[in-house]
Amino acid sequence: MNRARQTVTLTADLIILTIRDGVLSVLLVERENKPFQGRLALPGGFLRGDESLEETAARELAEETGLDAVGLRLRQVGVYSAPDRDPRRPRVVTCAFLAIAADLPVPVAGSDARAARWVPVARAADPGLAFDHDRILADAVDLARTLLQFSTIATVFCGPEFTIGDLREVYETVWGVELDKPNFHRKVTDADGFLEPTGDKRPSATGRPAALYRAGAAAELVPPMMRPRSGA
Amino acid sequence: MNRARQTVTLTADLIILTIRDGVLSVLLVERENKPFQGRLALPGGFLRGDESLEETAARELAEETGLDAVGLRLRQVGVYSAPDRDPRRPRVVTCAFLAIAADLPVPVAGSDARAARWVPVARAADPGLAFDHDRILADAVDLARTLLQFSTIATVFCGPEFTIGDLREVYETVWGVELDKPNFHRKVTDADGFLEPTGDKRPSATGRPAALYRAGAAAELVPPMMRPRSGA
DNA sequence: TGAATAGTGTCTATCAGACAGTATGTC
DNA sequence: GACATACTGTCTGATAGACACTATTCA
Repeated sequence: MNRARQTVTLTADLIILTIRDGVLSVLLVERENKPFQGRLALPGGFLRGDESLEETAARELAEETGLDAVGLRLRQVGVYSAPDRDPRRPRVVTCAFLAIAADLPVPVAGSDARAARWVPVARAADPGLAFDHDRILADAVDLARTLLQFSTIATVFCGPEFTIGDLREVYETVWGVELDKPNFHRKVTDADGFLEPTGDKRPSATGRPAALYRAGAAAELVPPMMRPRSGA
Repeated sequence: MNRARQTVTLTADLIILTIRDGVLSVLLVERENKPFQGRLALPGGFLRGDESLEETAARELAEETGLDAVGLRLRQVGVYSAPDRDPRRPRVVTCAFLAIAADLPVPVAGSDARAARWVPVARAADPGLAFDHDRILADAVDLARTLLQFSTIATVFCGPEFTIGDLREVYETVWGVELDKPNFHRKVTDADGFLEPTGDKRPSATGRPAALYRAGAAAELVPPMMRPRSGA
């Protein structure tokens, strides 16, 4: 009955974002099984008996990318529970988690042999993803954009060592704007605990070599990196 | 088996915040049934067959407070899925929703006859709430504090008409700080679409009468109302 | 009149953004 | 040297915060 309490199955879906060739990209898998067989979808998996959803997400992340989620920042995007979002019975409700990764060599063939690939976010909704994953992806990207403002998570897009130019490209790519180089430089070097100089430099093909940095200890970014107001 | 996919039951729990007598308070119910029988808990209920969790939350809100959730802003706080958070089987996973309300006459005896009451947030964790509701409440209050900065939701704590002093007290109460009256006044009257003057005034016992305002059309607060940085 | 609250004006430190100018590398 | 990129300095306009001051009511 509709008024009866319902049992459901739970999944954790992952939005794994990275920047490849200057383009914000998301890891998608091709579905092997019905429903939406053959369609692209966010990687994810079912909750197991002894897990929290966070643990499910971390396990899936490891399987898909080989990344250890320990120390990696997984964030809840939200729960998606519309009754018709998944045709299966019992109902499938999902909790979406955002993960941000440095450019990985290639989707690692995890224990799961599914065909995983990076797809530019701008093109992900083109034929349309399975289930309500278009909406979930959009929400996750929104969240990522907001996190760049108030947290130091942008460094995770970079490798262990990076230049301020690298970091600026992360902001420009995710936000889709151009930022003033000198002001950006001052802003991030002034922010407390954001960056830690390594002392080394990275030579560039042409021009002055850039100083290298590591991610600092701070998780919160104060003062925040203000995102240029689009529109009026 | 632990590795098997798990079916669970889902609940939507509500954190209904209001300000009563200048104190941030939350609506709690006394549990009638096991587990945690007799303990205070957040109101909530089970997902039904034809509902999304948002609809479950709206239904529970109406039952508990008589408030129509239409037009009221319900926001997901997060999902709580630790395997041991609820001793019942099948496992109970909950999604928490934040609701903000103007000072209500009294917990309305809804269709549900449970003993509901307002409890100051500062005292809610005193004997400790049922399940992991202490943690959920803390997360929800955090979210509310953040929302005050970037959204116009503070007006919802007030009635349909309010003075700028009323609004300032909302911020001071939720944030637990004192704000500069003249600066606050200028800030909120300058913000676009935050307040709409009614033209009326409310006489005060002593002193100049204050102009009355309605909530404006804007949902986002630009520029944001910066929260004074505590600590260094 | 004084007391109390509402609201305005003004000054200052800080910060974002624009952009000129300097430093350090390759060719 | 030219050129390209990294980085620094400086100015300007906007904003936050402090606080002096004016306005409007009641007793």
